[in-house]
Amino acid sequence: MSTKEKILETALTLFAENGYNGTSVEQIAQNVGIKAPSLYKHFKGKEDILNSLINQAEARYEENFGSDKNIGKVPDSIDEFIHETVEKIRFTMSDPLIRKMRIFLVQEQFRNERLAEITTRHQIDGIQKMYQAIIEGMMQKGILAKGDSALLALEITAPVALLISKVDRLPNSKKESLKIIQKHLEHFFETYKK
Amino acid sequence: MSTKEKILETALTLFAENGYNGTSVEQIAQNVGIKAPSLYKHFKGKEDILNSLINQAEARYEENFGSDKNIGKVPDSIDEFIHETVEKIRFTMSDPLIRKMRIFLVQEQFRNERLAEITTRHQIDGIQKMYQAIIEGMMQKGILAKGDSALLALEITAPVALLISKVDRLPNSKKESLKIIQKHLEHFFETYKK
DNA sequence: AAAGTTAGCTAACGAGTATTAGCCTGTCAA
DNA sequence: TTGACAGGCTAATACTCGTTAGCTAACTTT
Repeated sequence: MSTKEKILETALTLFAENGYNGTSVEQIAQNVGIKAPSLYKHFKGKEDILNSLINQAEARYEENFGSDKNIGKVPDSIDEFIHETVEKIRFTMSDPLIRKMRIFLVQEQFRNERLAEITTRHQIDGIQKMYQAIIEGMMQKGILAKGDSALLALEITAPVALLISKVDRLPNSKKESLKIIQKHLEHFFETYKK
Repeated sequence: MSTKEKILETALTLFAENGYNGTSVEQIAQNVGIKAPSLYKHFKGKEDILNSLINQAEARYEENFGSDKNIGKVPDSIDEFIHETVEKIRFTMSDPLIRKMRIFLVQEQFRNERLAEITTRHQIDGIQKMYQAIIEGMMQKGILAKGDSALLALEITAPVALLISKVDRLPNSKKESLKIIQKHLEHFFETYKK
């Protein structure tokens, strides 16, 4: 890993732990294993690091939700869909990089317009619209009863979002939260399946 | 309003806007209309202000959810319950003090154990258990079909929490979000009523 | 009236901040 | 071999931060 990448990774870790304003350039440098002034060979300054991190977040968002790449994959079996979804959530909860990025976003969203916009776009336009499309697909296939797909997308995703943020705060609750998510998904499809 | 109260209110406003580490003692003093050193006649230091604010948050939590004071009030009419709930949420969204407290909490929850604990206790043990009790009461009264009340409480509260946090980020979306919440509640009771 | 307390002020300090200037060394292309 | 450059370093700067000391004026208590 290059020094530049190491700086970004270290900065993300520290920003997630102590916030942007709670992290000093010296702290980042120390954790990377260089002196603070050396950092300026790779970035213009502290804010430049922040912006690079935001660009990363944006790129990751684009990667996951850009060009509707997840739309169109309508599952055939409900059980399989639940299983796959729980596994995706487990990964999202556990992956340290994704977790740090999430915590970083939650903290800085009110002080940075771009981050506020990314957060909303990710949650609303990204995840929710994705599930809405899947639900619509399942309705057309006759797996789910017809209904307000946008509302159903909100109702299926919101409890998951709430529990993920709980696990971010209390990592111990991961196992229990995943069980609840599984139950929630089963209950959702039990209620609305045709 | 006493200077001490004015300091706390100003500090909350600034902490919500710029975070604890992004707010200077001088900034607080300036907004109160005094010089920074005068602030030390009312508080031991910056951290003391933070702790007073946390105590306030805790007291407010206790006020709302302590001693199960909301438990036991089981509504008779679903329509009335929905209407009252939407009004409560509208108030929660709009009240500037509550809003600031919420934003402050969201930002600092990862850097302060007490705040992490308050956040979890408020969301899970407070709001969710409260709705769980109401749902159980409605089940016993025969208004709602029997079911997993904890799961239903999660499913009724999570979309509301998601939309409140969206409105905190984008105040313009308040009206639309309240409409969605109304629809969500109606849909919920339509689905589970006996 | 005298004494004490409260709550403001100015001046100042020491620590920590982001950043810059300038030097040195190893790598690689010309 | 030479020269450019990348990427580390030390030293230093200018600034902001939280906090303390000590003065003063206005109430409050005795």
